[in-house]
Amino acid sequence: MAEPLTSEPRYGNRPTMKDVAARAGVGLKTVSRVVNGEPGVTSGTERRVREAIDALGFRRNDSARVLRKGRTATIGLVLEDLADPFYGQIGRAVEEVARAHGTLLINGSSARDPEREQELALALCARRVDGLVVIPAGDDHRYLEPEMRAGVATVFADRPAGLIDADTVLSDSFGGARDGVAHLIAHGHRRIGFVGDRPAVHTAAERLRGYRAAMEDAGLPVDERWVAPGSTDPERVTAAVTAMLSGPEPVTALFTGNNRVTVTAVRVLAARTASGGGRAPVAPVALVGFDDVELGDVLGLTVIAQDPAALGRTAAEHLFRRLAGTAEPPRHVVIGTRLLARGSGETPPPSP
Amino acid sequence: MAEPLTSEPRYGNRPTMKDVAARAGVGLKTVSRVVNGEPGVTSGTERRVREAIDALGFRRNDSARVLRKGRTATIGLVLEDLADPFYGQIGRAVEEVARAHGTLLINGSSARDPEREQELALALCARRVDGLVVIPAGDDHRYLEPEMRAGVATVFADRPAGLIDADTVLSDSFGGARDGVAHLIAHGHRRIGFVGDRPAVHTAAERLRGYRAAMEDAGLPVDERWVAPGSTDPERVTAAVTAMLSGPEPVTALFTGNNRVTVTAVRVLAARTASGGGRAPVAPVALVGFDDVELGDVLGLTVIAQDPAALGRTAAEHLFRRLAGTAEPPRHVVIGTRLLARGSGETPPPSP
DNA sequence: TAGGGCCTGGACAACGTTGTCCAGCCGAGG
DNA sequence: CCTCGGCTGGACAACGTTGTCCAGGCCCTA
Repeated sequence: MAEPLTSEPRYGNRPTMKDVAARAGVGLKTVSRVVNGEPGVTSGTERRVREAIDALGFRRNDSARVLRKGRTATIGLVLEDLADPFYGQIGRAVEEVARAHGTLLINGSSARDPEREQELALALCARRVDGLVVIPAGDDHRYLEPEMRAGVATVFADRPAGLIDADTVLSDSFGGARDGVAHLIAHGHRRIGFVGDRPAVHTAAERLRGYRAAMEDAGLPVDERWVAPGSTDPERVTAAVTAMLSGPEPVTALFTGNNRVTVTAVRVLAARTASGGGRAPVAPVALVGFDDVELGDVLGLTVIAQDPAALGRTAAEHLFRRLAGTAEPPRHVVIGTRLLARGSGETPPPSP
Repeated sequence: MAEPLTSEPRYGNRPTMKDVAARAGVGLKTVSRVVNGEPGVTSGTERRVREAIDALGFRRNDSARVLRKGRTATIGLVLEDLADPFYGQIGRAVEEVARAHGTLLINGSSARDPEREQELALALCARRVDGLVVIPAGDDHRYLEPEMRAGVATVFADRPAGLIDADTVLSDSFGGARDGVAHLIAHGHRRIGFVGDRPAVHTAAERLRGYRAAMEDAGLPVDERWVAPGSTDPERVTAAVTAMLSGPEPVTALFTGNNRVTVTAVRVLAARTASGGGRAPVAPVALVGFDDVELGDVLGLTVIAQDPAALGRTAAEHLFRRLAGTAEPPRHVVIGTRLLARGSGETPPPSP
């Protein structure tokens, strides 16, 4: 980050309590009393102070207040990408809880970059946020230990903290993925592909584990060509899906590991169906995706739906419990997922 | 908001520069020099200071720094709903620009409530944000005048400021809507319905105006039963769409005024097509929506796409230009829209 | 060796607010 | 009329940092 602070513009010379006091002809502390609604000011004096405030356009400087009081009434949220609806919903839920506690929210996107996550989290600590909700990008959060010891309440959401023991709120990635794949198996599929995020991402690894568990539970072998963890880059996903669908023994169903992968896979399948219209009809491929996506209902997309609002709300509520002074040991909450059967996951495999 | 600040926990007694100085056996200002990378400290002294910093887990208190420096290196963003992908994208774009300027972003959702917008914006001003990007919920922003005079740079995005003259960055709602409706007319439609947001919302009014302009340009009459501005509540939208599609002379095409209305309309049309399968086939209804939606390409949805990232980026860049001291009169930027023809808008009307 | 300049380090005030404490004033009771 | 108590208002320090200014020591040169 560039050096951001220059010392010149002094807030454009905003009036201070001292200015208000001078104009109203009272003492500094009297103005403070009026502004904060403290008792001990006669109504006449209060009126004069209020007039001076309005005349000068005074607004209390919360920075100074915070410095004096020791609490900022601000919490920080480090998420992955504000523009991703999934994280947007988490952010919104955190915000609502914060608002209910009279607290502001500073947030920033890590853009999946561990270094940027750290830079952001520490910048928030330097602002002395009272607490922090972190959606990890990296897998080593020891850098936060000094801050947490110093009193910054911290809750990790969506993914676990790395190398430290801390409060976490997660979705049931393993169970959700296992249920989704089992659903496909129940509808007759035996060759099922898995396209997911990088295995370094905890949730991605868990979902892959769920996939393998479901296959194993059903006694089905897993051909490693069916398993494609990697980036969520559309090109990578397109290539992976295309590869699985070609060859002598293509998969008959796909399980996609998160919303971005699902969106790309849907595009690939849609294009395939459309282009196949001219020649031999393409066998439809079943699809179950982790995460719901907008209009998934209209598209008939079967998904394992997380509850991002619950994720954010739970994390924030736990944060405020910590801020209120709870000293219980770190808590690990898991939020269940729901399978929404809407068509794409119930397509049977083509008869051989 | 509840009274948020209590004075007890004093940041959990974090070490200050004074503590570091004592431990390192140097003066306070020397620590400051090291922390800020200022010259004038021998390498030996610097090493001792750094050791003390690490040992104590010191982190500079930016609140105090800000108080001294007069600039917070923070900007505020008041938007409508963090969980709405459209605003999420704007937020993300603002964040990227802020980041490039070494600035943090505090944001909050107004939830379309003018009072909440004001409360939020003024809270941000009390935090002494250097600047403010506001996506208006209300239509009277005179409450911000004292703040702006006092030096808070302010840019309005997506909707214009109410009753004050200020920088704005808007999408071309009128032109976009006119183009969208003209597109439907060009494909043979004459009875076209408009379902939009409340007319008190500036963009909604503009889009309705665009609809009327396109109809008038084509010499087509507008039956007022085809025009349904109102809330974006799904039930309201469902009822409006259903009403337009029934009766002796139903509309053959729909223009929907924003992403939420579009999503609901798509659901209604999809349900209609599905249920009609058993009986007489339902005539397909053409649809053009304002705003793109995720997977709109797969659904074959013709839309007037805004560029939310450009909206946010432009607003933020202009904000930083103001912060750098530009004194030009308020600027009003309009960002163009693009018609994405993907199928739903090119369906011809049923032959009579 | 003496003088001058530079380099290093520290004392002090200030940013705008709030908490503590005390002074002055008023009315009531002796 | 005096005293005591309560109420109002203000002076002062402190929060943690940075900017200003100055003192002392060192090295270099004459």
